[in-house]
Amino acid sequence: MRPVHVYNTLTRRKELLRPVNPPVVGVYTCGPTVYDYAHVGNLRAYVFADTLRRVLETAGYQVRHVMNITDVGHLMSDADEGEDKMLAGARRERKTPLEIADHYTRAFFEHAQALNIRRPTVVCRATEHIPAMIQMVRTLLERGYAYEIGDGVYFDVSRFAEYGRLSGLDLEAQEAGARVGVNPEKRHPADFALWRKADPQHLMQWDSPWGRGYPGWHIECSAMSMQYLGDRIDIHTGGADHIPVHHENEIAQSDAVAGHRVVQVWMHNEFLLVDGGRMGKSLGNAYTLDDLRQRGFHPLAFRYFCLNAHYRTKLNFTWEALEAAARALDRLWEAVYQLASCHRPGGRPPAELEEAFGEAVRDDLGLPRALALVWQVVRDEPVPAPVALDLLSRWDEVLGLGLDEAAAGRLGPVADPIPAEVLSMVEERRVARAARDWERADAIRQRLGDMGYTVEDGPEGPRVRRLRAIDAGQ
RNA sequence: GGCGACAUAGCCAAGUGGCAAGGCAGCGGUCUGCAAAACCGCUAUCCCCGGUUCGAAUCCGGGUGUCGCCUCCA
Repeated sequence: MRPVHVYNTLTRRKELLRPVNPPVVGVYTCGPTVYDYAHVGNLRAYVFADTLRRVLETAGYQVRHVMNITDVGHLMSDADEGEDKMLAGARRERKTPLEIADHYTRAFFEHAQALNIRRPTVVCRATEHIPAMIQMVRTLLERGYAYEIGDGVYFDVSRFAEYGRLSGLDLEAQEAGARVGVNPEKRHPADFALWRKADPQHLMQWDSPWGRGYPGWHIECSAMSMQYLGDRIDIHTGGADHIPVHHENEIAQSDAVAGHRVVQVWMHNEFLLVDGGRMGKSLGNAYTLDDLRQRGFHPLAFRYFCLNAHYRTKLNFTWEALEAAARALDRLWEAVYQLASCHRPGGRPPAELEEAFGEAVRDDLGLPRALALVWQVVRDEPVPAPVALDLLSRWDEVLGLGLDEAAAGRLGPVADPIPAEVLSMVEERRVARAARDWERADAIRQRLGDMGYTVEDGPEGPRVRRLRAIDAGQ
């Protein structure tokens, strides 16, 4: 196992990863709330978690990756207010919550797969772990960390001294400036729901010692992460927005039950901005993978786009930037394909190159630096083709950019089927060129260009290809 | 108002004390009927003002600007 350093939000420092049970590394990733399609901001978070897993695996670790599917309890506001998102989704589409959850869960994994995101070792649904959550709430009550009031059971943040450490919040200061809590029975505005009592019409409810109801959103992650990874978890990942509320609450619940720190390292990816500003469903710029596909982008172009920036910096999504990523990836695929068709004798890859790649990715996931090395191998470095191909193939275990597929001609410019109409135009143009009818040949090329295709006249005749990577599945 | 970030070329961005990665776009060249692709080459007073240092994009102070979270949302 090679040493891996990661940035820990809790200590605000880069740390050497020391798993509790090497070579196993337990990683818990906050998964989607399946009430709608994931947008590109969500997807960045999962690409990040996936690259973390891949880096750990190539470093020699055995990763036990657990991801939750939230299908109940996540209210419209993180402050325990509003409607349950699942119910809102169900009402919107006039379906049952279960149908909604199934549909969007399937869509989520389809999109994840298209992005070459490896499926977690364990995928767990909140609604299938209600008893574990109830047990946890019961323990918290028994130990005096929680109290019951009219509409549910709440965690008492005043009982947990470390509350606020992850986000650097000062509870006292918070209280002074806090807006008035909606629920006057709560002892402290930051107290959060562990269990909520439901009225009889509520669609999702379960029996509990506190009457019929449903779990608070945060408890599912504490219950499931500890069920599958034990009470000492190596890494927990999520988006930066979860630091102040969700993860703070998770720490409070889990640590209170375990009696010690449960999660060793907290890793958070920064937000994706759109056109330099916030992305939001209400702003109409919360694009989904299908939106990208409809604009002609291959899903892996988005993965490349994410890899090109460090996960802890804000990434500005613009169509122009995605276009740049798509072109770069397409050229990479083409270059790999060309390398694969060379049969010059090989050799050993320069050790420095290989070492540089490993060091980059094991240093808090330095994927942008790793990508720069990829281009060095492809372009500048005088590495023999078979060596370069071998190197890129192994590096792609981390990158996940489909380079083996590209080498085999199943991705990239050569892979996409060319419409018969286009092929016949190319043939028509070939004849025109043979007759030295340049005017006609150029006119045809112009029309092909308008259709999204380009023709290259090489020694072996014309070659036609589409202008950029598109999703062949569309 | 509270908290937290960031400011590097036209665009997306690496780089946390020692001559400024990479990609996209652009320009020049080789090649081409002309192109394209490919290859070669070119393109940055690192927001401003002070300070620390032999040396700062990198550290410290001040300023300006932008953004995020606190409400949808990873």
